[in-house]
Amino acid sequence: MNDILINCPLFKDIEAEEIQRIFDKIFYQMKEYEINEIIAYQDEKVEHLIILLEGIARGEMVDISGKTIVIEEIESPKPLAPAFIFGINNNYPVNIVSQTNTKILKIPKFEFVKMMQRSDKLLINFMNNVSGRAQFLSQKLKFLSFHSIKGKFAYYILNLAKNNNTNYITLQLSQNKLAELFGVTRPSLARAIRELHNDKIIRADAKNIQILNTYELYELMK
Amino acid sequence: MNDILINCPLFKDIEAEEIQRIFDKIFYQMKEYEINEIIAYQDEKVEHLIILLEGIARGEMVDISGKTIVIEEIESPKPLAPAFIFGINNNYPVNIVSQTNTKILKIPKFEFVKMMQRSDKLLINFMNNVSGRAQFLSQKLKFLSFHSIKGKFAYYILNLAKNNNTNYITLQLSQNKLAELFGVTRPSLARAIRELHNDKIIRADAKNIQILNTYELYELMK
DNA sequence: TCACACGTGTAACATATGTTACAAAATTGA
DNA sequence: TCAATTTTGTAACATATGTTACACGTGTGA
Repeated sequence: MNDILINCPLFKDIEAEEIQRIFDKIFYQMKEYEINEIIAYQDEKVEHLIILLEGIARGEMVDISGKTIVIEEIESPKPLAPAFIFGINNNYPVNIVSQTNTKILKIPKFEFVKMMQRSDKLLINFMNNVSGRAQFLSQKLKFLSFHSIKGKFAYYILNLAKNNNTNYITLQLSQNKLAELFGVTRPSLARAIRELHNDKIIRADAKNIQILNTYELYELMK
Repeated sequence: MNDILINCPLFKDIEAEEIQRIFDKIFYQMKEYEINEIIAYQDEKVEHLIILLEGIARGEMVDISGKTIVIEEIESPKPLAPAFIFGINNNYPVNIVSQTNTKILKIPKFEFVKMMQRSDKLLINFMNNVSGRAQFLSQKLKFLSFHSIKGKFAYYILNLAKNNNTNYITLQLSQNKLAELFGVTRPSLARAIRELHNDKIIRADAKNIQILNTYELYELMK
């Protein structure tokens, strides 16, 4: 088990013996699931930290008619819904279903608290995980609040320019990733960039962008 | 100071003597600010937990042109940007500026980790805070990320129906308010409702809505 | 070396939403 | 009760974005 946990983000930079110590006298369970079994139910209270040790699971929403919508895939080794263990509304946001044969580790919440108090690395790893999630969502929300693709792109490159203190930017993400971050399609993003280029607001050549008209970019963000 | 902290969400349900114990041999600073002083700088790395003890602060974004946009107000006693202490991108997301005379408590990150390891209540309170933030954002994002007006409206009335356990709903908000909530224009919302009515997915008469086809409403939410 | 995946550029067309405008119905206040 | 105001219904048109498809270059692994 420890060999697997070492690769889990919650136990990052924690050695095997240290993991051993953290788990000492902690009550936990191991469970195995066949394919397509439900590991956790949507809206059920989260009472445990569940770590997916082996296999792949998926989160899916269920509607009244019984139809399901797959939300995301979760690969091992990873904790399931870590941002929903604590907080006001600590219920599973989705059904979690095994997509292959899977093996999980189930630790009661209060035991997990104990574990975090034993290991500052575990504590910090968990914090990083949940905080990272909040930060990711926060950023994504900001992007969604700009109405137009050009507005989102303007915001994005203006931030890069500001951070690097230059008008010459090299995009680090692919158009695909960027489009995903913005919540738009890739061709639409490409078109927006092209139009900004044609309007001489930026000069765009593949991933290299030069900002020509900062004022117009700000206007687009409104 | 303890009298103030008792009302801070991070120290909820922790008694004064317990707070005393948690702070024992912890290094921290108190600082005071006049009105309109910057307490923390946007994009600066978060190295401390800062708790606003007295006064009111505001978060504001600054763009290159020097224009500022107020994002939120923060009242005492509350931690500043708790979701940005840990995580990948732990920089202040905004400038934090005193809006009145303020007094703050500044605890280095590593000391705060120590404190959480001393007190499971503090640990859980902090977790609840950050997780609650993630959950709130997640909820908000779900709402904003419905691509279509029909999707947002479907989500809205399905929630109402679920809460009241009926298929007959009376909208409490005017179309104007609702359109504003969705971030769309009023005629567009009216059109969406009309089309749902024409497609016999709902029966809409002014503010009175009857859900006819739950399945289709769920489809619209994709 | 070659097939293949991947990222990018672009085009034609479909669709959703915004914009503007006006009329009818409902509500409000005197 | 009646005028004024708000709310709702609707239409024509403009625009932004999505959808689908294909071409081109680049790197990569067999």
